[in-house]
Amino acid sequence: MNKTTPQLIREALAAVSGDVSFDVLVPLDRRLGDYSTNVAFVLAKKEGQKPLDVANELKEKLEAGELKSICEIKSAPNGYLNFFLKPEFLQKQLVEINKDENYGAGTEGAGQKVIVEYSSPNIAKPMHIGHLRSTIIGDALANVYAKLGYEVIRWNFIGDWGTQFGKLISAYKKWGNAKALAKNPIKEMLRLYVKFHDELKNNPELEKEGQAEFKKLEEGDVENKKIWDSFRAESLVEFNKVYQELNINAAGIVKGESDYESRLKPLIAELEEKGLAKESEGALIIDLGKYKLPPGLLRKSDGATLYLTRDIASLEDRLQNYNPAKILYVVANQQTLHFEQLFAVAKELKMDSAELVHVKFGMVLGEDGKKLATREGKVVPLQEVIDKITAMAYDTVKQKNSGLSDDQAKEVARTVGIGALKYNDLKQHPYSDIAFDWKAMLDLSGNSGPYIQYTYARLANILNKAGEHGNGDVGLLVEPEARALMLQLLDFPEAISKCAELHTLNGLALYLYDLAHLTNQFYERIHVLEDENIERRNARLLLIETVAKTLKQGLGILGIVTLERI
RNA sequence: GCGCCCGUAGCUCAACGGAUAGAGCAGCAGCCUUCGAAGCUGUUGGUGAGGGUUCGAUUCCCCCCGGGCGCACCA
Repeated sequence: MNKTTPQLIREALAAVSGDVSFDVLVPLDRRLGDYSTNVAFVLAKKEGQKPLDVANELKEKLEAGELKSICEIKSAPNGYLNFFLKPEFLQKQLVEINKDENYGAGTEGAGQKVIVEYSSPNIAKPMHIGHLRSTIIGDALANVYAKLGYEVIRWNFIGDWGTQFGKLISAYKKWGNAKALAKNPIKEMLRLYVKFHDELKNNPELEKEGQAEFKKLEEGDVENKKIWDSFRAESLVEFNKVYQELNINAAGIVKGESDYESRLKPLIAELEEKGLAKESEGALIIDLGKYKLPPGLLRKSDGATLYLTRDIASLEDRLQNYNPAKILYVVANQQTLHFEQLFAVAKELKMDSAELVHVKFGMVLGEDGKKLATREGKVVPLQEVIDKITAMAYDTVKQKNSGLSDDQAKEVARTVGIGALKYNDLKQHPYSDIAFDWKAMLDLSGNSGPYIQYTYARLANILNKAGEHGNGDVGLLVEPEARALMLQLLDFPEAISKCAELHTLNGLALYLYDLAHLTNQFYERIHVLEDENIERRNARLLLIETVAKTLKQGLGILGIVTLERI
């Protein structure tokens, strides 16, 4: 597929309307036309003419061109131009789409690199629910960019450095148990983390001890380094387990903040030399007043470095060694200021070869609308979330589909549960906080991941029963339900590129839901297998096959797996 | 106090500055002798308040109210 249908229409419009610097071309409104535009209205206003006159004028010009063979054009009194695609065109497109094994792929990213930073867990604590959104959104976003032809570098920036590790080391020295650590590292680390914060309430001195231990670690203390090494190694093993369960693409660059440790001193020296960094209240800061931001902290008064410093070093590494056109930081809302500061510093340092974007998202809330993320002494480990959703899905699967063996049911439950979890997140606009409504997520009906997976399974079932089939006679695809499906298929590429443009996934999620819904409407009324007209039956199979492939592709981009039987 | 984000149906969420603000859930009323009822159909119901810009505002600007997050040694 070279050009999408909306593109064809846009270009034809641009050719006849002259100035199309306004971006009002071809919004969709299926109630009134397959595609429609208000270009005539805008032009009329500019030139002081009547919208309908301009619309008719445009219509005539368009009808002289190639668009005429694709669609009927109608003008509305208010100046809207509506386009109705011809059945033959839709049918031809269907055949094309079916042949295209990589339908929806774009070329806009060709030759460009993009770094997508996501997940970025912290080894001092188990991966918790707060990392879930970054992981899910980032993974899907990376998929989107890959689909558009970008060379995608997935970047997991492990939080493995900072005062908190001093605290953990301090806790380990006081209350640690080497055996427990060897046996269940995450559990032991969590115990120490919680214990430390409990004790901290009664003994504020611990704060300083933790800072001191980190300082020692930073200065290369052998014992501390050894403890830290084992914490880090064990954590990474655990993270990978979670990625595997969540079906997250974890291949890519895994670097910790600690990897930039050696770079920090020279970096700070350079900043001081350039006169950008200065002492203030014993700490080293960079003034960002001209960006209307509070100063960024580069070094604490005790000499230890900070997150911002390490992120600057990492940015430098990314720009110099990977040369990306774009870097996306998929990190929670709370860190907005941090990234504003980081991006400002990048400007100051002329580190501007890549477009830097903070892809932010809201918190995960519980059913009560309250924060569900890490709290003092109380964390919701991600593993617990996965286990719970999987268990719930298992009950449902057993109840809905008794034909599955226990092993099959477990596998289905895992796929459906994770799918529900991911879809629940991705269907929403990332900025808002999302509510973790367990029941709604697994209701398996309505706008949910399982709904789409179920739709796919239904189609797969038909296709499996039908076996081999040719294209049939696509001219026989004349029902409104078939037409609606063919039309929806045309919009898949745009749904994907929109995601990249906006750095959100909810558009694609909604697109897939719509496609699934249209599919179910088709399924409800048109019975494919029993059709005695073989040409028509085969054409319908072609349609179903194309829809199934598109559903699978789309869900795949969202990181959701499809199954032939669920 | 300052900065950023968010207020849309009973609930959870959509909506490039455009036509009659859309879905799902819940509620109500229907559809299984036909490819999987985890489905389909119908129905009730809404832009926090007030100004402004515009032919047109959920969207942009101002102000107020309500909620969240952040604001120097955490990440």
